[in-house]
Amino acid sequence: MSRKSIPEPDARARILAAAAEVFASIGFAGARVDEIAARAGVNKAMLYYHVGDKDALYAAVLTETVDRVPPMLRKALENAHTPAEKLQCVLDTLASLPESNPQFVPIMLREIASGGATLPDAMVARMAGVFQIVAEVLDEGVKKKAFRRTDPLLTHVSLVGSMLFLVASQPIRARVAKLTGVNKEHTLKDLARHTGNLVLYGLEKK
Amino acid sequence: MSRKSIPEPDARARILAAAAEVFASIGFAGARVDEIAARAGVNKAMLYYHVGDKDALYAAVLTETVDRVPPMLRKALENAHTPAEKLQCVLDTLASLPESNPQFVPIMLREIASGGATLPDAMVARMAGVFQIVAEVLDEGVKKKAFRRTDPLLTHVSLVGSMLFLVASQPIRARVAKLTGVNKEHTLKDLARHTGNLVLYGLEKK
DNA sequence: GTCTATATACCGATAGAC
DNA sequence: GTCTATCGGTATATAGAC
Repeated sequence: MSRKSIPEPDARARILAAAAEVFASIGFAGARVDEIAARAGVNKAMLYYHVGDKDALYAAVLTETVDRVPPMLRKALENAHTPAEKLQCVLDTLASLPESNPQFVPIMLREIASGGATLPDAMVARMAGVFQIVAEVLDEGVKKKAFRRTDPLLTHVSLVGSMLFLVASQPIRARVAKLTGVNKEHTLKDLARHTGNLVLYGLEKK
Repeated sequence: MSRKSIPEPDARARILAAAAEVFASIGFAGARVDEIAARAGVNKAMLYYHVGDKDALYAAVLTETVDRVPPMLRKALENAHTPAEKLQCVLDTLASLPESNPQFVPIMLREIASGGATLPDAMVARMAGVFQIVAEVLDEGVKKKAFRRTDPLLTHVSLVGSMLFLVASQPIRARVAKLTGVNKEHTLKDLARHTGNLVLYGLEKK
């Protein structure tokens, strides 16, 4: 009951998808509206007609990108039971983001890099929603005496930062590995498992 | 014996400093050469005369930024002895970067976000230099039976990613904290100590 | 709803006088 | 070495025909 006629596999959705790609690969300032329209297969004027100006376009992409995460986390956590499993589950879900939502990682990294200077409060609240889920996992672990008590916000940022960095650094890591001779391939699951082992058990040898 | 006359507290240095600021705050694409020149207090034409075009300017900033890190790490590590101390020392040094080199963190985050697409091999080699130092610390820890053996490159990226994320997310973290009621201030040292505890001893309660 | 054509502004880079 | 003036290209955004 929304769009009256004209099938068109939703022009707006195609525009947002194309915009996410371009914003992810070159950032807001570098993105050109012309290219986004071209990639979406729509006329530039139609882009402005459907979504609005470049700022509105970016805001829409950001909202859609962030909002997709909490449901994924909730869904994945249904199948995890012990605190350690739940923690690993959070990491696995973060590691899987590039598959379902390839733009999430670069967009978030850039947003963090800019200190969220242009981030409206509503968007910060959406990010806080992700934190709440992780905080619940950590808190439950502490209550069940499985985890030490740590600052939940700092630990959350450590986990997310570690995962996003591992995922995004893949191309550079491959080049560093080639230079230092220590070449090794890693799947996204490997990255999540590495982080899980590191953060759960620590480097210290017992 | 380089510049013959004209005192000028080195125009080139002032230009690079201003460029680092601007690139850090809005990224390469968003940076305007006019603003960099204005901030450096030099005429735009002089900027081109001294440094070259925008690409050369960015390359110079990147080189200077990355090259400053390994000597800092080496120097700091002189006063650390046990593997655990050395690890903490690396984290403390990373955490101190915003004080000595405020542009390092945002510039690196943006570079990682773009997958180092435009990064020349020489720059990747410089980054690998930082990795080498951390790898030595980890390897020595394993040899002295203080650390478990982990993939050194992944662990290095986890450490750096965690620290850079914690540092860069400070403004957003403050807003999230305000929203969720759990407000707490953290110094840069706190962030390094948090990461050290997390990565050395793990979340698991013993 | 769709598209062409264009207004308007900005930005990187240089020519050329001093 | 320094600065003004400006060129040429490109970007966002919209007007207006269909």
